[in-house]
Amino acid sequence: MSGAYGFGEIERRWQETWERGGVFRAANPGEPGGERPKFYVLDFFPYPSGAGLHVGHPLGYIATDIVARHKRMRGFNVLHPMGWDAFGLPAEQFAIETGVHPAITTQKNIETYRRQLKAIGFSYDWSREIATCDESYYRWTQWIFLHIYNSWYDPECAWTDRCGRSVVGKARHIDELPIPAEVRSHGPAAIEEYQAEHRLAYLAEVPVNWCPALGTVLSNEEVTNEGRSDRGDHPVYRRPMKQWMLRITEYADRLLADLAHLDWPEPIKLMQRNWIGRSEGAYVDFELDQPAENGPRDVIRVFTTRPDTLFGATYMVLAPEHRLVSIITTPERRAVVNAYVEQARHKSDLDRSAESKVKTGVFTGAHAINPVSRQRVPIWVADYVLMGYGTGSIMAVPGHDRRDLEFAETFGLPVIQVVESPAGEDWRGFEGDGVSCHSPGGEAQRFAGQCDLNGLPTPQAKRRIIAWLEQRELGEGTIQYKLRDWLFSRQRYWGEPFPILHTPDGRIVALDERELPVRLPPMDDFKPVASDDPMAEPQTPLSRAGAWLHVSRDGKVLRREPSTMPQWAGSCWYYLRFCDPANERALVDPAVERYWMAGGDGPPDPKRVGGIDLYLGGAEHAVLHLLYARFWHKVLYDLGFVSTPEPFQRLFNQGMIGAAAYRDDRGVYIEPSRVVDAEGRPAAEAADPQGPFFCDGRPATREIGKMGKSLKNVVNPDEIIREYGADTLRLYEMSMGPLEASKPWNTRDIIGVHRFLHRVWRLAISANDESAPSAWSINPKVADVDNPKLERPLHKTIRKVGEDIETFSFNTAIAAMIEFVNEATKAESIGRAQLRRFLLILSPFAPHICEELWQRLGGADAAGAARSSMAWESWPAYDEALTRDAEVEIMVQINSKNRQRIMAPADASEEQLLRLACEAVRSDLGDRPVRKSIVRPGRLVNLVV
RNA sequence: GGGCCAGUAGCCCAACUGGCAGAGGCACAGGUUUUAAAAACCUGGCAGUGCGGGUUCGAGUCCCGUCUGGCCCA
Repeated sequence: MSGAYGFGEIERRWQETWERGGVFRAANPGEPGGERPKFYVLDFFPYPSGAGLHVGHPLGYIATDIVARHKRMRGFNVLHPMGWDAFGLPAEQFAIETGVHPAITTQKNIETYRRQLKAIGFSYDWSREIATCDESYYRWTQWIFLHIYNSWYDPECAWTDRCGRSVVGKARHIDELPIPAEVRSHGPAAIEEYQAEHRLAYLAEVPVNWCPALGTVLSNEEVTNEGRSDRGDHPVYRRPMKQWMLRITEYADRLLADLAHLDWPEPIKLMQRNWIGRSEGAYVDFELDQPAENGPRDVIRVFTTRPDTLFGATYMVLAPEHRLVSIITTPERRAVVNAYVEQARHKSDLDRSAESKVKTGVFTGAHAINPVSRQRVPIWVADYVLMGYGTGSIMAVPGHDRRDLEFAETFGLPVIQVVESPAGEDWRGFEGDGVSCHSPGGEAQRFAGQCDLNGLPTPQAKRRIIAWLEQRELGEGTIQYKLRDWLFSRQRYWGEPFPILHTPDGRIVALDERELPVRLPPMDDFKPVASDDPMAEPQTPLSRAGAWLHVSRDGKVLRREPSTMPQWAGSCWYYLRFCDPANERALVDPAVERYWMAGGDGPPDPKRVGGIDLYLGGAEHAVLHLLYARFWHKVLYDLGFVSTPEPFQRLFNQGMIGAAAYRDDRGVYIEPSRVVDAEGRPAAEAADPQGPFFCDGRPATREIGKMGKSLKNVVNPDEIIREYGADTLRLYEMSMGPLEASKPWNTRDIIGVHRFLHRVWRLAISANDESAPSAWSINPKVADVDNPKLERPLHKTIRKVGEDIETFSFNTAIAAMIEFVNEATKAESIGRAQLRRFLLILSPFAPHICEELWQRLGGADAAGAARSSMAWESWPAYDEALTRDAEVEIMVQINSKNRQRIMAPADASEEQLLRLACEAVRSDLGDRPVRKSIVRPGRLVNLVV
């Protein structure tokens, strides 16, 4: 111990104390402390990359740590865990490039992350640490997959859930699937096939981005606009491949409906709604004009959200992958169509649907009949129609769809109006609701019994046409979702193996849960096999793990599923494992799950559907992770394994920390340390942030961007901690601005909060003799009796900080504490008890310095004694009366112009204030009569003359 | 192109249901201390809220338009 604020030594010592004493261990029900009300606060767990943490990563962790520490002091049993999203593509790519096994690099990266996080002083319960790549964890990921596989979705099942809500639709065990007699009569194989068609996990042929050179499928994000792989620039092909799929679409409606009950940022809810993309519309069948060659008369079924515009459908478009393309194309068009289809295969969905792109397409030579006008319409193939949405075919209404219009104009197809647009607006391309017209149009297209929409507003027109179509069996009303089933397999090594076996005759055998885990076999050669043949069957790394791959059972040799699960799998349920991380008998003990997620066995609160009280992370996972996790959670809920319908009650997105990045005159990013301003000062201290800047004498430009290797603008927290300490880092990140806002990192500004901590230190401690740094004493200003002058400011600060933590306004809480310390520094004395109360409210933000001063000022009050930490002390109370001043300043205005300030009692009545105000401005007022007066107690009096 | 969010001092940011534009920090200037510098401490100045309209006794805050930046969807 010394008299100076030696943050390095203090922080190390307290981090050891917390760890040794298990200070932040959360109590499960039945353990001491488990009788407290629970509070579950969770961070998006990180993917431990090789680069380590930069200062942008801990922003959210600092915020949740403040909330966790605050809630603990408010008497809650806080679950605040941390773990690692450790399976996944980057680790594997890195491993392939370096030749080091992903298990080793992942382990190393985790150690780096853990060390860096511990150095920031988070109050995580490290005894609950998990990594998704651990066998003891992924065993349960596989277990959940088995339960998904062994379930089907009963869309008609009506039931009352644990929140007392009526729900229609439920996942049920596959054994409860009713087998139609017709199927039963065909024997066990037919029954098995029927079940397979209903399982929530199933194998299906779907189009994927297949990169033969890399030997894997790629996600859309990994494919460039030119249709090549982001890594290596190899060609990528759209091809159908047999993949594991999860039937998330069955949950579309429930995933949509329950968003309403979640405390999430509206933009995130909106993004999920858009992703699910529910649209009401209709299927319409267009009959082919002439029978296809040696085939039956075929119909093309299209989906449309605007059946009311059916009369305006002047042509049809099939997606290039549509099965009818090869059947209906006339011989003379075949060569052109085949060439077009081949070319379209290389494009990504994103590329194909981009509106800015010039529309391309070819005529098939075939025609269909518009069912409502009986007009002959040409059938085209174009890649702006996607196979995965709707039916892969559309009726094109160029009059009222901009993309169709653009296409029609490019190829000279007819455009007719069937909806009246508002006055002054061009009807061509008008997509809004209006009134139907020309439906039907001229005499030539009229016939008996025809549907007439003319004069009907769009909603009614939709209803009438759907009824007409349904009556004649030409179509039906339907609800369509943009959401598609989840492609769940990857041709990769570093992921969870499936608990699935294949028999030689192509049957699927799921393992029994007692056979879990299916261990990922250690392999030296885990690279995907490169191939030049785009249509070659993929060779996944696991398909070469000979000893692992083949399993003998009942005298037969079965083959394990050779693909692995995607990275999302492990993160779909990790929050459940944190409740009970070491359980070997269940993924989570039911009583423990009920406590941490539902708050115990009491009556459910219908307003609360989610389990986790606060879930905090970046907005980049707004859709995928949060949607997948909600889906798994709902399956587990239906099957009775969890007790809340939703996993995350409150979600908060922290903003991004950017940093200045510099480019030289060639546009290449350069190290910020090499950049100087016009006067030769380092860029970080530049007088004018607009520049100009120079690097080695040549001009450089500055921009603010997301921290990362590519912009060369990474700031390492280790360096900040070494120079200023963890408490300063925490305080700086929280003082930068609102948590949800994006803001730039400015190392230069850190000194401000660092000085504040020095002032706090000196408020409590005096260094007696500079030559003997270990000699110290309590600052003589610290008195046994409270300073009455500081009492009001202190109560105000306690109130403000408590409220600001609740509303996540950490920046203003810190400003209030700085204000108090500045005032206390100027005061002639401060009571020891006052200082200790202040340390209590500062401690969630800057825990190390507070622990140290707390101890030097006398140590534990009560609860903290047992834990040898102030983290368990109670949050100080404030007196409402003391947070208000007895006298307030009132502004007196004449005609809304400031004239005079007066002091008035805080509880003065409007009449009193008016009288005081009139007296104060009598000379300004003269003899002008007051026409109107506005009195706002505590604020102002405005006299209108 | 559509949707959402944000523009306040040289910079990062405050401003409760409309009510004195300023809480806090950085930078800057002056001072104290110091052999000097730095650090520390004290004091201080600095904008009328991107732009144009409107509502109101009163607009940073509400409404309309517009510009710029960010995110999402196309």
